[in-house]
Amino acid sequence: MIREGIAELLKSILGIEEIPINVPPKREMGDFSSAICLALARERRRPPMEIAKEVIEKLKANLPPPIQEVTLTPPGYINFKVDWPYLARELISEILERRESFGKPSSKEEEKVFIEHTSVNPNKAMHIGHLRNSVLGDTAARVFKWLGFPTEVCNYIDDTGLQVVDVVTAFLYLDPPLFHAGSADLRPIWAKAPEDQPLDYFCWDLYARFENELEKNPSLLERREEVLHQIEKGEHPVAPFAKELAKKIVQAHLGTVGQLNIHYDLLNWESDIICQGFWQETFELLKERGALRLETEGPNEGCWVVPFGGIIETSDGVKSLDKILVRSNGSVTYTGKDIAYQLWKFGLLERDFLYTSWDLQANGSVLWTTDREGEPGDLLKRRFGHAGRVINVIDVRQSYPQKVVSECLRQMGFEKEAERSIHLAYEVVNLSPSAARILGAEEMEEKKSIAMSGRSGTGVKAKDFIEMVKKKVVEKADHPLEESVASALASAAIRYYLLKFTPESQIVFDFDEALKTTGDTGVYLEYAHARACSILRKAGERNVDDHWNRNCIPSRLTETERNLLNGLSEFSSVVMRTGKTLRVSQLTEYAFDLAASFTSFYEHPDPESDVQTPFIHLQDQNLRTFRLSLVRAFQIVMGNMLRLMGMPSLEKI
RNA sequence: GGGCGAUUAGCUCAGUUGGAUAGAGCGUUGGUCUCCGGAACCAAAGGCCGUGGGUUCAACUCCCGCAUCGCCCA
Repeated sequence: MIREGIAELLKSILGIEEIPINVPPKREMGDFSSAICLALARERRRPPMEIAKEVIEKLKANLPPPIQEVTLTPPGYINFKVDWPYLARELISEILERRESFGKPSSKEEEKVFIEHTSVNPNKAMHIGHLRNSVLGDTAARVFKWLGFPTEVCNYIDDTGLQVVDVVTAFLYLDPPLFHAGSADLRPIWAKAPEDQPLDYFCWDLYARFENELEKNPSLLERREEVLHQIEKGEHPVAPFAKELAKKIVQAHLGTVGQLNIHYDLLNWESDIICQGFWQETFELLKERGALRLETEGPNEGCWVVPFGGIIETSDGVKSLDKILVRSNGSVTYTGKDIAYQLWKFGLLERDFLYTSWDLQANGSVLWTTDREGEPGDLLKRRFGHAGRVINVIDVRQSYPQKVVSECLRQMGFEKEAERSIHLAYEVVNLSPSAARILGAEEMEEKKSIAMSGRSGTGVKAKDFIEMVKKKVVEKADHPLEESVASALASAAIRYYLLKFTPESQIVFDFDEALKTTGDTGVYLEYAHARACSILRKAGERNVDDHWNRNCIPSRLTETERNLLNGLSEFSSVVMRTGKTLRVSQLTEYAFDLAASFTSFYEHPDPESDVQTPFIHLQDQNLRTFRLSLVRAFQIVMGNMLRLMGMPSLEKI
């Protein structure tokens, strides 16, 4: 807000695009500064001091309100002093007036943003790595909505993948009673899942056991092959069983992420992509646009490929860098299907899914799902896809395939769409050696981190983690907590923990670290917010007059007041920056700073003085009103911040 | 072998895209509380920003080499 104002000012004077604004090392120098004249010296072939002097003259001629003074320090820094009382008056007025929409751009964006996240194989319980994906995607979606973009969030369900096939095979053939071909009654099969255990948990173990068994028992491999074909061909009763199982697991996943306040607009089923013939249309389109080539010789003979690097000679022989979309046996690769799906997201396919409603979610919105027996979108007055920008939240191991997808779009002539295909890549969550030990993983030799593995069943299940954090929060409280409060705190703590890392940072999960409730955590934010609410509540109870008026501002503000105001003023630009960079850690960083500024203001409103008077006890009515208004302003902005990060905002803990 | 990413305080991590004296949290040491919520606050100690070059008035930030770790593609 202030920074942008200064930057704009300098832009108009100097006629440059980007102007970075900094904070001087000493307060006496000013509140903000710019080194732009130093950067300009070479280009304009003039000493920086000279340029700066000129700029300052122009600035002084017409100094805009929040700026009180501009000064110059060698070798060419321009320093700005803020008129804090003025800023306080304007900023607090605006916050109190706009409340929930303070800092939100008033203009609406046209471009539809389509975000895919979560996309967990529907064959077992989610673990903390999946949670990172969901929290990242959900937060990004919240940021785009806030910025005024029409936003659609989908969760892709790979119900025909090998992982589902494995669990289905395990259900049918791992333990007695075994499934008999020709039998239509699957009740004995379903009965293998115990009543007293969640199905996704049961499948977690079942899957691990199956993978283990598969290595020793080749007959299971044949069984799996059978099941795979039955599912692909939609044969009764195995195919419907697989679908039913996947649906139940998806429901469990939705319950899990629901605990962290995560919701979607649409579930996209892989089986529906196949059934609607997206690939056939894509295949034709690729050929038509000349992006695809049928190889008649070389290592890829008989395959349809997208030409990338051509043929290379390596020490292992002749290799091809081209990407195969259709193998010589006619089967389509994952990348092929991904391209079709990406084209659909942009509305570049003629074909569409059929849809039906899945459920009403806790946030009040309807969750839709693709469904081969559903209805076309226009009948439902819904238009899914047709995005202007597509963000795929997928871990970093998929970077190459994701790049191939956007490159293929480019080669098909969809330049703009290729440009607007964004892979939001994040590093995986691994386990610290001590965490792995707690989970009973076999002793790993001297590794810094251990990958979670569905195959071996080592990993921290999301729901377990949520429960652990809840328990920890209750334990650490100095008074009994209501269930809903404990859940809210746990949710905030977990989201914060997963958001505060930069995406390229690998999270090495450690129980001690992840279960922290002090310092740089989501709990700290909730506590600061609740404290602000509590102060305001108490002021109300004791009939303290804190009615805002523009004349209550003191002529000089204390350091902690200024810091808090400065923090409040940065809110909107932080969100905007996050929308541009997709680095959600900027949100947590800002939120923590803001909460710390508030706490510091609360503890030491008069840092120069030996005594600190509680706001509601202040005799000076203007000062009391000012400080309580500042508390309210903080409470509003922090509330907005929490909502943006998908955290509940508690009024009382 | 090729590509991508990482390397910052004892530990876990930020660092607003090149600016003045590199910041948090945890841990350690010492301090603060009769009062609005102590899961708090204040202070101290703790750094060759992996390493070697280069570009620049100015490099944690940009370029090149190397080392280590992780991941993709073969």
